[in-house]
Parts: sequence; structure tokens; C-alpha cells
Amino acid sequence: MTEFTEKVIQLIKSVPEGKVCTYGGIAALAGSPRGARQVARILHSMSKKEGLPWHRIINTKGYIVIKDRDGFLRQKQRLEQEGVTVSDTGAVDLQYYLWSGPAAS
DNA sequence: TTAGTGACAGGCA
DNA sequence: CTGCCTGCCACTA
Repeated sequence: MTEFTEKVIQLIKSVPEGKVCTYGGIAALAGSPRGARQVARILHSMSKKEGLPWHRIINTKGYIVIKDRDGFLRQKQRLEQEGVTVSDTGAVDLQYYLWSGPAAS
């Protein structure tokens, strides 16, 4: 459990409902602008712990990109459940739902 | 140790 | 928006 990992987890848990954040954004806030992939790996590892709102993390294009088909569906449903509009393809309106960090609160 | 791979990002056509 | 390619970092065989 590195410091980077803890920060990433804290940030993700800090994302308000109805908002989403990008992998790169979380990585940057955690102190590693190039750690987007590590953020993804952390999410994949922590996904089994339902305590983390991993469904609010998407890629920089505003699209849900996930390896597991079921995971994609669960994420889409959870986002819509929080009031986030998600297209069938997994597209999210970043300019309205993007969360830029704790300072944005 | 090297090679392959991935829930990514950014630049370009 | 879509497709292709390069760069990054950590994990696995």
C-alpha cells in the first residue's frame, strides 16, 4: 500500500455523487500525472471492495472504458442512479459532470 | 532479466 | 467522434 494508492483512494472517496472524474485527473491530484494506468489498476484491485465508488472514474474522453462487460453495465447503472446521464455507448457529459478535485467543492 | 499486457493519455489524420 | 500510434508505470509469465 503506497502513499500514492492511499491518495488515489481518498480522492475517489471524495468524489461527490452525481459527479465523475478522469483517471489522469485522479493520478495528477495524487501526485503522479503519468500514473493514470496505476489508478486504473488500483480500481481494478479494489473493485471487489464495494466501499469504493470506482464507477465515478472514467477516461479523459468522457467514456466508460472497462474490460469486463458486466462491470460496464454496473457502472453505467450506478451513474444514472446518481443522476449522471450516460449514453448507451458509455459517453458522459464531462463539461457538466467532471469533478476537478477537492478545490471544486 | 526480458517481454508482454492493461478499467489510460495525448497527438495526429 | 473514430482510428492509429507512442509514452508511462506496475504486474505477471
